[in-house]
Amino acid sequence: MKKIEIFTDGACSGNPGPGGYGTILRFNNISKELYGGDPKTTNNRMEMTAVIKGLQALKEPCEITLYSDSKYVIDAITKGWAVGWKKRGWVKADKKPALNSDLWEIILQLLAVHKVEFVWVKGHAGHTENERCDELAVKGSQEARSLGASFDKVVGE
Amino acid sequence: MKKIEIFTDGACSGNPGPGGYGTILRFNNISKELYGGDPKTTNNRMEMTAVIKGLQALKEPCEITLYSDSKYVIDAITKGWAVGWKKRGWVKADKKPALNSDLWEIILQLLAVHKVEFVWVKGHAGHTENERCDELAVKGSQEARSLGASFDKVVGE
RNA sequence: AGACACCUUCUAUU
DNA sequence: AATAGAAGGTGTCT
Repeated sequence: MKKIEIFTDGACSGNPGPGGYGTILRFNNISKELYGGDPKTTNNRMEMTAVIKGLQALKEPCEITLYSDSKYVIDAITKGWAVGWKKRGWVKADKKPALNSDLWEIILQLLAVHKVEFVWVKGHAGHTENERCDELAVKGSQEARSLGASFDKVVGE
Repeated sequence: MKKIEIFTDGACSGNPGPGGYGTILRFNNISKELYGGDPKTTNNRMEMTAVIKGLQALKEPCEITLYSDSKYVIDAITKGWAVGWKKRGWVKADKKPALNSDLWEIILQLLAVHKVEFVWVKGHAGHTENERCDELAVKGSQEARSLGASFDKVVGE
């Protein structure tokens, strides 16, 4: 399996409000940048979307190290929260609904095909790729606001 | 009888721990705000205290609509739990002791002089007065913690 | 088993 | 200052 690095970040002005995601894929020193946005979303949905878009960009099963600054995303996977929510019908331990189940379903499905190690990185702490993802996410959120519609883009090589 | 609206809320950091209550009385478009705290209490005792302080502020029998977000308080009155506990010597249906009987005694006594309709409001749902009461309760709990002693305050008009 | 409330911690987004 | 999300817990009752 090919070894890939994926870096992700989300942004959302207003929260809820117009939001964007930024994703960098790296394979053999070549990078591909993805970004996009949604005119009405939340910070956490954009963090999740950044992960989804990165994994969906792969055309075959890969071995991935994925970096995110979202404890929500990282803990939900590495601590087994998401699997537990799905098992219990998207209900949390306190019996209240676990949110964003639509996106978690997609992520869990993608994790069944790829081998992914999730790594948490502290936000705004000088991590080069995380800060580039943040720029992309902000750009996505700005375009979503001006467009008033969802969109996706690919840049770089 | 004068028609009064009373809004109440309680807070308690730690639970048990330092707690506060907040109460708003409204009569003819004039409002009075009460708050206070206790360095060692529970959330439910503060919810009850908010009710007691509001009713005790009245100098004559009134017709009151009282709003609380505590099902414990609302159900104990509207479903007759408190009357039942008192009748059975402060014993619950499961034979265990009913708690906070000291405060329930005071409330039942106040209900004998005033005509009160209890209304439950959902907490943290944009209810203006409930959120103001929450602010007052938090202030009371903070002052109780720093003072290390119980106190009561009256503000507004 | 259910309900409401009250918290403690954590991260991100503003 | 606030929102979006999660874990763990107590206070109380039916």
